[in-house]
Amino acid sequence: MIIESQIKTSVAKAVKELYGAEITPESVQLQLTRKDMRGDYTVVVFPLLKASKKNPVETGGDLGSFIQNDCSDVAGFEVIKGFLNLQLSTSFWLGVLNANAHNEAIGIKESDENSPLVMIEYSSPNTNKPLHLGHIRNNLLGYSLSRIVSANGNRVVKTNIVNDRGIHICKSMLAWKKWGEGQTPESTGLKGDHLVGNYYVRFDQEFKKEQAALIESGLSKDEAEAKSPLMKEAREMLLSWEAHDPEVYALWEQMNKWVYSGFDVTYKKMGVDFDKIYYESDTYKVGRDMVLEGLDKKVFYRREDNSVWADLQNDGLDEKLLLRTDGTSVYMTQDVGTAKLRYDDYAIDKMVYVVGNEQNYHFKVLAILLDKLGLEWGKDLVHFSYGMVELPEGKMKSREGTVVDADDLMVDMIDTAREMSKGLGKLDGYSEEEAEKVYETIALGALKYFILKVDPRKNMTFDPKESIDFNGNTGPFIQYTYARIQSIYRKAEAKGIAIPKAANLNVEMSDKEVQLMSMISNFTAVVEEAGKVYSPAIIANYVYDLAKEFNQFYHESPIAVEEDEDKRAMRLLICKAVGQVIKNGMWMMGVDVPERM
RNA sequence: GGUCCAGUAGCUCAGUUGGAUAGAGCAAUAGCCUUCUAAGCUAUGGGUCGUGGGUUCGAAUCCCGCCUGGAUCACCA
Repeated sequence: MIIESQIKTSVAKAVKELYGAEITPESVQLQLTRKDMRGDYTVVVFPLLKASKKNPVETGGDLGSFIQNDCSDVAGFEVIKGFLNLQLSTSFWLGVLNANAHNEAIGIKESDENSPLVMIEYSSPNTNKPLHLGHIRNNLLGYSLSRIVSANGNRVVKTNIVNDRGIHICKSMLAWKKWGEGQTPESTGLKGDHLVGNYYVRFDQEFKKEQAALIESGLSKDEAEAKSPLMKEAREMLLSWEAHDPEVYALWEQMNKWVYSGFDVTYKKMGVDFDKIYYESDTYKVGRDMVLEGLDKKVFYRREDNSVWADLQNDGLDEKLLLRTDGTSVYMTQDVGTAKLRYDDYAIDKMVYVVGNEQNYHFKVLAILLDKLGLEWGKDLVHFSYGMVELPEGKMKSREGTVVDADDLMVDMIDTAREMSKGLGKLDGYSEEEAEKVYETIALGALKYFILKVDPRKNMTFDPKESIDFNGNTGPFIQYTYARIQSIYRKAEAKGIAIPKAANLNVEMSDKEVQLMSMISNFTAVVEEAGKVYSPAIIANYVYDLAKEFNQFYHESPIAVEEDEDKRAMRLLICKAVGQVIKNGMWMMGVDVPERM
């Protein structure tokens, strides 16, 4: 904001002229004035007392008078304790209003071919089971981040690494082969990912039975696991897969295909997408080659048993296995390979991994490995580490059936939205299809906002027994505010009133109106902050505050029905600006806004 | 045990680089629809900011100790 640097400069000038001390404008502590106080900007005077050698109130008074003379936009001031509250002139705020009201791209910076390229990896599912609430948080965060990063003027590539190979998928395959009786999504009517997930659960059940029997016969738990015929069969299947056994490979392709068609439906419903998808089955061998190359370059070393390791003790970490004794890849190997492919495919300036905080150590190691292997952005990779979603009873466990399924949850939300909406009866006149679209918008708005408003780094709890709210600090509240604004336009239009180009600079503004403009003018800074610290929650909380503020304004002021033409014009423009900021802010969370609800 | 993260109202969460009387929502209670959408607005109650020190004009925020919870340290992914 230009006005902020003007004030800071003016403060520095005042300190010099009044007290003869040198301070830099950047060191001036300037903040938005608290809502319950009069004023728009606040200068904290405590740090300036050393220069003034006066008490806080006197110093504030000196500075206030000086700034009021020095800055034409400052219309008045008030000193309370050690705080100098400056009031800007109404015409200043009206200028801000006129400059922003018709800006549809408010808060969004365009990118061009020279803008930094940021690649964002998110979702990254395993192909042995359907998506659950934990994945929802990942997907929503990843998608929202991509929008926020792009709104900050970067080029963005959304990417997904699908973990489509490994022992987990072999378990599902084996169980299907043994007990599936040829079931398909078509024959059962199940979504493919759910069908495959059922066999993953089935495997675990059978395995547990087997284990229990072995323990009964006197083996320890570890021995039982090692001796388990089922587990052995699964491991053999993995080896067959790596050897490209045609039968195993065909089954693998078949089951993955089912899973992908299931995922596609879930992703679509969730409203997320990708620009480039990588598959672990393509990348793990590249990773192996990279490691062997690193071995040649003495970056890594081989042990007597033939396994390959990285020694990271000089980096304050441990030694890390990269290739097993039998030469096969581990998880880390695969990530190195994926990074290499991405590096070849794109001129990446920054790589962001949206992955849960349980993998903090993994990414610390990955950054060092990539750096050692010479990938430029390696050591600067960003692990966007988010917290777990927990149930009131604790962690979700796929195999124990305590997960909240993504598809089920979205269906439940839509049902609730439909029920509530019908009860309120506000969509009369909409076709069945139009109304259904609104229910979905609201339901997903509720879900997405619920997830995104929480600081991503923190764990969050979700109680499936208590459905997600539609009142208060929620997505629908914000959507409702937007719909309300659209309704005002309809009302105005019906009265033959158009939204004006600009407001008259002489019109008076209420405190609430000024407050709204202050918030609007702060939007860009909020987007920048959210981009800097990678936090959709900052956008969410801001948009909520704005919507709340708007609703108060709405209640105390007539808008389309205001008689005074100048006031009406000014208020309609405020609506315009607020509506646009809500829309753009929600866009950054991947949330749509309805025209009516 | 080492490393990392978290602890704010009954519950779910905010709280900018240290700033004013720590804020919302939910839940509870009492009001507001002949006026632009009541998914809204207003009011009331609710706090030892885990705890003990320290730094200073000033600490929920920074530093140290402790308590509690979680994650991680695999030839799992």
